[in-house]
This record gives sequence, structure tokens and C-alpha cells, in this order.
Amino acid sequence: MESKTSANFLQTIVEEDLREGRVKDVVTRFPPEPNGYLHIGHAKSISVNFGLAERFGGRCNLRFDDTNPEKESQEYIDSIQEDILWLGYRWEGEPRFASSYFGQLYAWAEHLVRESLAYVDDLSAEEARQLRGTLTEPGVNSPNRERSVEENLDLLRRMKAGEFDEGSRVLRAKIDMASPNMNLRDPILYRIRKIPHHQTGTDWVIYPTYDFAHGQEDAIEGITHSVCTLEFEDHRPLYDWFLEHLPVESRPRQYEFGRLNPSYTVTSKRKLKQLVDDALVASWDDPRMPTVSGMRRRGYRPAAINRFCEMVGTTRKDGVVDVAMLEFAVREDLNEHAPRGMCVLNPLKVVLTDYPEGQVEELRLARHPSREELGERGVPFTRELYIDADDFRAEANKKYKRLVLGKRVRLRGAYVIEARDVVTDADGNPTEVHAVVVPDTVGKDPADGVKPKGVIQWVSAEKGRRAELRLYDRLFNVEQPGRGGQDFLEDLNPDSLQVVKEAWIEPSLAAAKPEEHFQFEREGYFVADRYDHSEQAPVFNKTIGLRDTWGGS
RNA sequence: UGGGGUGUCGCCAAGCGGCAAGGCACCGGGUUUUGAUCCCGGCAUUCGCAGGUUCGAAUCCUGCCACCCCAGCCA
Repeated sequence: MESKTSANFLQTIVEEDLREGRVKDVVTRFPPEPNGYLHIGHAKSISVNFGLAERFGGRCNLRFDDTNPEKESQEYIDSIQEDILWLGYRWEGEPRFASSYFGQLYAWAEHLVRESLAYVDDLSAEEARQLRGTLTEPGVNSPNRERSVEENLDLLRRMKAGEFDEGSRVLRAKIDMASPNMNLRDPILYRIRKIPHHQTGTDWVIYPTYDFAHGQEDAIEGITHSVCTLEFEDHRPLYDWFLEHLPVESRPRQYEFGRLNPSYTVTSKRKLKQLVDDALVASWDDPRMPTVSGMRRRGYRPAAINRFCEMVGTTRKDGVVDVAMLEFAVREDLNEHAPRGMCVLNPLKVVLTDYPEGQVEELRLARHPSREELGERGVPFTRELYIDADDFRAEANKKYKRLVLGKRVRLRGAYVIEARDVVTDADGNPTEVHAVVVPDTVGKDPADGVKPKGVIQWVSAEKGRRAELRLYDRLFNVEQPGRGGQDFLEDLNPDSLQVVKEAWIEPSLAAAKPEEHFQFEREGYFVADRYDHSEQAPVFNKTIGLRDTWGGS
């Protein structure tokens, strides 16, 4: 099960820090802003942060980086916790909130003012942008840059007291307007936002920016290794600047790794939100979404997602990972864990003309081909059955290993049958196949030595149950939706959802519990829908098809 | 055209001066009451390019090239 993987660069760093005594205990954190649902990229970050702590006997905090009440909400806070727990991770103690450090952060802001390292600026956003310079030209100092400590302190306190309008003033660090690193051109520490915060209500009208908050939050919590993604690399000098100039009690270090971008999907929150808002998908947890809750509803198990995250590795390289790798992890996991069952998607009736009417044989079939401990289930066999329409042809070449007129096929776990006749509709499509049972072939080959070439699934027409099946395919048609500056919606796959209203399932399947996983033999892996499935009205979502190496037809 | 990163098989990824791991995908073959699983085998004389150092380089040096990130009072 455990495949051998060499240590990644983060593990190497931690190992060295431990060995050299730079840190005693590893403390990491997963710091989402509660402004959306977690997706596969977050799962990777969770795997990295919790995984690092786990591997070295340390701890990992969950911290909501709620420094901007504008786009945040309790709904997201709840879903994020649910998703992390579902993935199988446990954070240290209670969830933390950046907002609970607002008092300390503010005190540190005053400290910087007193040290003449921060000032209140009256420039409008537009004016500030003008003075910031460009990537190739240095910026220009704000006319307010040299205010006295007293005046700055007074202004800052009045900002906090709510005396000024939104946008009229900000607190900035006094660093270097000519720095080649844009983040060091007097970055903003506080801005005025007169809207209620989901945690602190109306206590505050000024909010710290990410830059002024993150490193200090890490320091407060005693984080040793603050791991984030590559786009924050340029922020590291600023992260360090604050820790150097503030009386913090610990010294966290920031490290960055490359984001996880699977092909054929999108992971930007903006795009995911648009898919939901424009009703292109049903919800954040639509089974086609790359969200954690979407993958859950689709039928991916946490083990598969975690395995995938490990499989792709952790490096400083940005790239696109083939979804086939995720799909492999999902199949590998489900192949081992999902009990088998039979389901007919596109029913074609078969009448066994020599089988007694009303007779029912309760066959015993293993739930899993290699895991005996999973036991057996009873499958009723009757005179009238359904097989898949694709599994019958009046005539076919020798490569076709299913039922052909005049030929034999094995009904999975049951008898070998031989097709004798076919009834067709006006268009010549088969509507009913008449066949006979080859005697004494349950668990045995035919006595006459004429072995069938193939095996197909079937469901008793009398005892089987109807079920709704939701078949999902990739949400996008191209590897990198929107690549080349085009609208990513242009790349949507119009056939990503297909609903089969009346599939037939073997009776025991109706009793499945929501979120129970199965392999419908020869069709793929399915999961009983988390919300819509019931014994009375079974609903299954197709997680993923079986690997199919059959070339022709 | 400033700064910061990254370039090893179609994709991911080991490798850190001694002569290219592994996984996914793909292609063969075997087993099989799932055209699944499983099992065997194949798949980079070459490491973005060009020079240089060295007995010896993907690994060191120099110079190019390509791609990604940064000019939110977002994170």
C-alpha cells in the first residue's frame, strides 16, 4: 500500500531544523480565508501542512484568516471545518481566527508608529497607485510620509474610533518606495471598512491586511513552518520585516510550494463561484466541481484524495497535473473498498423461455472478488431479466464477447444462456430477446464443452429495482480551461451530466446507505447520493468508469 | 524593459560530480465468471540551449532562451 517516496524539500527542511535544534516541535497551520468552499488545491495544502506536522510528531492549527469581512461568511467557516474533518485531519485545539488577534495586531501597529516605521496616509487609492511607480520605475514618497509620531498616533486612533470614511485613510509601513519588490513600497497595514464582521461584529472599523496579519498570527501561535503557495514568495521579505521590527516572541519562517492544478478543471475561487452563481452547476458541492464537497458527493473517498496529493509530490514547480492521476487514485481506492453489484443502465428484456414462470432462485454472490470478509449478497434469478442493450447483437464478429443470436454468454454469477430469437420494433431495434438456459452452469462450465466467450451483468425483471443514475463527465473539454486569455466558460463540456431515470439495480442495492460506494460491475464505480438517495427511490452518482482498454466494437 | 521563481520521458517526480529511481499515461503479453483487478515486459545514450571546468557533469562555472508570479485600501 505504502509506495516508497523520497522526502520532499519541505520535509528535508523540517528534518534539518529538528536535527540542528532550530525548532523543538513542528507547528504548522492551514489558514484559509472563509470566502469560499475548499477545493482540490486546498486539499493539497491540507495534506502538506497537516502531513508535515503528522510526520514529525508536531501539531497543525486551523486558522481562519478572516481579515476582510467583505467576502467572508459563517457558511464558509462551517463547510471548511466539515471538509477538513471529512478528509480525516484533526487540527490542534479549537479553530483559531485572525480576528481574535485584532487587539494585539492593533497594538503592534501603534508600536510601529511610535518607532516611526508606519504612518497614516490620506492619499486616495488612485493617488497611491500613481505614486507607487511601476514594475520598472521606482515609486514616489507620499507627501504624508513624514508626519510626526504624535500626529500619526492621533490619526490612527481616530481611524480606529471611526472618525474617518472608508477609503479616506490607511496606515502604511515606512519601508522603501523605490524597492524593486513592489510589496516593500510602503505596504498598507490597515484600511477602513465600516461593515460588520462575522466574528467581531461592529467592534472594528479598521482591518489589518494579509501582509500585516499573517506573519504575526504565525508568531502568536508559535508556528515554526509557515507553508504557503508560490505567489506569496515576494511577500516573504515583508513577512520577515514585520517580525524583525515587532516585539514578537517567536520567529516563524515562510516556505512556498507550487500550487496543484489538475487538468480539465479550474480551481480559482472566482471561477468556481461563477459556475455556481451562473447555475452552470447545481451548487458548490455539485459532483462535477473540484471542491472537496463536490468530490465527496461524486463518490471520491478521502483516502483517494490524500493518496493523490502524495502521489503528485511537493515541489517549487508550477505545472498542470494530468487528472488521469487523480482518477487512477480514485479507482485504485474504490477497487479495494467498493462492494460489487449489478446494474443495467439501458435495459433490454431477456425471456428465458425454458425457465419456469414464477420460479425464483436466490443466488449467492460474493460482495468482492478478493475480499471474502465482505461476505455475500443474495441475487434473485428469474425467467425474465434485463441485460444492457449494448450487450446483445443479432450478429457480430468474433471480437464481440457478449450475447449474440444463436450464441452463448455467461450471466455473471448465474447461468450460461443461449439466445434463440429476437423481437424487434418497427425500426428493427431489439425489444426482447428469447433465450434458453444451459443446464447446470451455475459455477460450472457447460457440460458440452461449448464455453461462452463473455460475461455480462443482469437484473431480474421481476425482483429488480429501478434507480436514478446520474452520470458525470469532465466539466471542461480542454486541459486548461480559459488558457490563452479566452473565456473559460467557452470550454465547458455541455454533456458533463447525463441522467438515467430508469436503470435497473439488483434488489439489495436499494438498501444502500447514502454515501455507500459500489462497483456496478462492468459499468463503473457509483455512490448512493448523499442527499437524494433513499431505499424507496434509489439514486446513484457515477464516480468514475472502469478502465476500458477495449479498442473496437 | 525592475525584482522574484522554475526548467529531467506526453504528465508528475527522484537525483545534489561517478556515468538517468518511481508513479500516471501509453504499447505488448499472461491470468480472469467484471473487455475490471492482478501479473510480466516495453517506454529519456539523455537532463531548456550554447560554451567552459573536470579523468568524469543533469549535478560546478559563464552566457543565452522559455515559462510563471508581483504595480488590490484581496488573500
